[in-house]
Formats: sequence, C-alpha cells, structure tokens
Amino acid sequence: MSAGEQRGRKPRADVQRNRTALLETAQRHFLQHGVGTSLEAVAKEAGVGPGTLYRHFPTREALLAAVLQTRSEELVARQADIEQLGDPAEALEQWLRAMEEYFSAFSGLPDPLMAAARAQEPDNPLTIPCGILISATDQYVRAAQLAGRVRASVRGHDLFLAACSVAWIKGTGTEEESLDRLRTLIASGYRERDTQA
Amino acid sequence: MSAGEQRGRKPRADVQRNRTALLETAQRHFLQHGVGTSLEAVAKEAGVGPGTLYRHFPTREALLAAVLQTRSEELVARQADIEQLGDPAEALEQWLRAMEEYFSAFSGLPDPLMAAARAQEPDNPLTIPCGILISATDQYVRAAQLAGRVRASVRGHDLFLAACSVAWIKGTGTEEESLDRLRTLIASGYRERDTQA
DNA sequence: CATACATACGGAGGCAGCATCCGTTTTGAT
DNA sequence: ATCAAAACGGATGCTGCCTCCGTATGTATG
Repeated sequence: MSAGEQRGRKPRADVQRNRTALLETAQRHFLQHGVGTSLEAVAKEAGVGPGTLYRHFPTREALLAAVLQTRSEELVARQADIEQLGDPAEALEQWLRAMEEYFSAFSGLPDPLMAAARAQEPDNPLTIPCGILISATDQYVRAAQLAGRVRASVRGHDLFLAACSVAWIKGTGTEEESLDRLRTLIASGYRERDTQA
Repeated sequence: MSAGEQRGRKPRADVQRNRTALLETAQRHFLQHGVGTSLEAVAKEAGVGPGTLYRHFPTREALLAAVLQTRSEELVARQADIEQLGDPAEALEQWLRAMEEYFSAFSGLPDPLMAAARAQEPDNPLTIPCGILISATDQYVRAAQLAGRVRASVRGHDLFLAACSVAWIKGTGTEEESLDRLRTLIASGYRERDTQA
C-alpha cells in the first residue's frame, strides 16, 4: 500500500503522456466552447484517436471531472486565504464568490454539476466534488451563524444552490451588472437583519 | 389590414392541419423529453416529413415559441386572478410562482429563454415573450414597493432572473424541499424588512 | 368535370458527433 | 533479440440536424 508500490509491471510511458495531452487540450476546448464541445475534436487536436480518449475517460463527465480536479486545487488554495480573515461573514461571502467562479469556469458546467449534486448515480465522477463543496459551504455558514451574521434558517446547501444559479446565469451571457444585482438580492436573503440595539 | 382579409388565394387546408398536429406532438415531446427532444421524432410522430416541420418552424426556438404561446395564455389568465388580490406583496409572490411554473414547463427551457432575454438577436422568436414578462414583473414590483412591502433597490428584472434560476434548478431534478428553501431565501432578499414600530 | 397553377409535402442525402470494437503497434520485461 | 501485455487509433454504425427538389395535393378557372 506504500506510495512507490508498483505491482506487476511499470506503467507505460505513453499512457501518462496521452492523458496529460488530453487533459490540457480538453481544458482549452471546454474554455473556448463550453462543456458541450466535440470530444472528437479534442482527441484529434491532442493527437490521439477517439478510442484512446474514451479509454482514458469513458464519459464526458469523467473527462470533465478530471479537468476540474486541477481547478479545484485553486479552490482549496483560496480556502486557505479565506480562513485568514477573521470575519466569518466576509469569509462566507468570499467562499461563495470562489465557488461561483469555479462553477462558471466553462459555459454549461452548472448543468452536469447539478445533475451530480442530485447524486442518484454514485458512479458519477462529479458527485464527490459536489458533496465536498456543499459541506464546506455548510461550515462557513455555521461559523457566520455563530457570529450572528447569517440567519439561522439558512443551510449550506441553500447557498450552494444559489451559487450554482448565479454561475448558470453568468454562463448564459447576462451582463455583469445584472449578476451583481442578483448577488446582492441573495445576500440580503441570507444575511441576518441588523440586530438593532 | 382587417382580420378577414384574404389576399390572392385561400390558404390550403393541409397547412393548418399539419401545423396543429406538429404543435400538439411537439408539446408532448417537449414535456416528456425536454426542449432537446429529437425534431425528427416529432415530425415522424406528427405524420409529416422533416421538411414540413422545418418549413413551418425554421428553428427549434421557433417551434418552442409557438408551443409556448399556448401556455402563455394560461399565464395571462392567471394574471387576472392575481390582480383580484388586494395585497400587492401577495400578488408579486403569486406572479413569481406563475412565471416559475411557466419556465419549468419543459426540462431545459430556461436556457433558451435566458438566451432570448439577453436579446442580442431580435429575430429570436422567444425574445418578445421574455420582454413582456420582464416588464410585467416590474409592474408587480413597483406596486409592492409603493405599499412598502418590497425593498426599493429591487427591480423587476432581478426577480425575473431569480424566477428563471429557480426554474432551472427545478429542471435539474432537485427535490421540492430544497427548492422551497431557495424560494424562501430569495423572498427574504427582496422583501422589505419589517418596519418595526 | 377537367385543367392549370400555386403551394406545400416528404424523403433522400450530406454532414457532424458519439461511442465501440478489434487488428496493429508500442512498450517494458526477460 | 524476443515476447507478451498493454495501449493505440481509425474504421464503423448509429442518431440527429437541416436542405433541396421532384412530386403530390389542394384551389381556382373554363
């Protein structure tokens, strides 16, 4: 079970090479054409046949999940920054923004993400990441609630949905101003009313 | 320009027949398989060739818009009911629910709807309906604001987006309970804080 | 009723993308 | 140098989109 364990044979070199090439190309295509981009095109540009792509990543979701893994590291990095903040309300706000950006990395991403969040299919490779994000959000929410900055009825899952929504709308090409207005609306929804003295 | 004007020749009978058959079949398929349903299948089941379908409705959006027209009549009917209510806050709430149901009639509907709401392409047949809905929402918002029940900073367009979002999430198969929580969150966002005496 | 004309029909066909299967090549081990 | 496992990749079949044009259908006229 040790890290360096190599059972049987050393893995072939081209495997890792192709995998990397596919991931890089896929990321570019997802960025440019959204999650619905042609997988054939990705394979061709990565210099491999369709078969190779499908062997590495049996479904579009699998490829997507693998590409997202890279990006999710950025998200974790942000978490470190966020936890520096003393203010739990501020922390929650920033976390929501971070998630939103993560969700809107590629156009059309929120749809498969939501499908995974529903999580009926446990073999969906996007399911696990979603679960992590939801419980992370819940942490931030609880902290802010303890500080009396967020209404008691709010749950992490609610704000996860809200962040997804905003990301979805963003992906439809709505202007940034409208988005900001929506964010403000949502913030007014979860923030505790000022406890007037 | 009068209604009964018939220039040249009387229109052929099969035209109207096919159009109706297509609309009915399309509605069924949209309901069962979402807006992405196969148009070929619709044509076949309606008993016409693909060419006929595309002549009547050149794009998927055109077909969608035509089908939606029927449903939008229900929406207008609801407006009458809603305006019976004395309470403008209640009226707004009901209107939002009505829109939400309208948006989630077919799975996947919110996407083309939002694309139309952006309204860069004025020939998109969904654009006009969207504009109407937005300004209608604005009416309800203003009324509620005059009664001091909705925060002054809120605009109709914001709540239009919110309703779209909820409809979108609904379409992804999220449980009704989560949806209700989200609706509550949004409502807390736009409602005026209780003016404590 | 017969004819002529306009109009609409419908399916064949070209194209793109998905996903699979299997003969061939590459690679690591001996 | 040789072998066998492992991976490759492209040919293949399928579905759906959308267009084009020869043909059928329905409407007006003698």
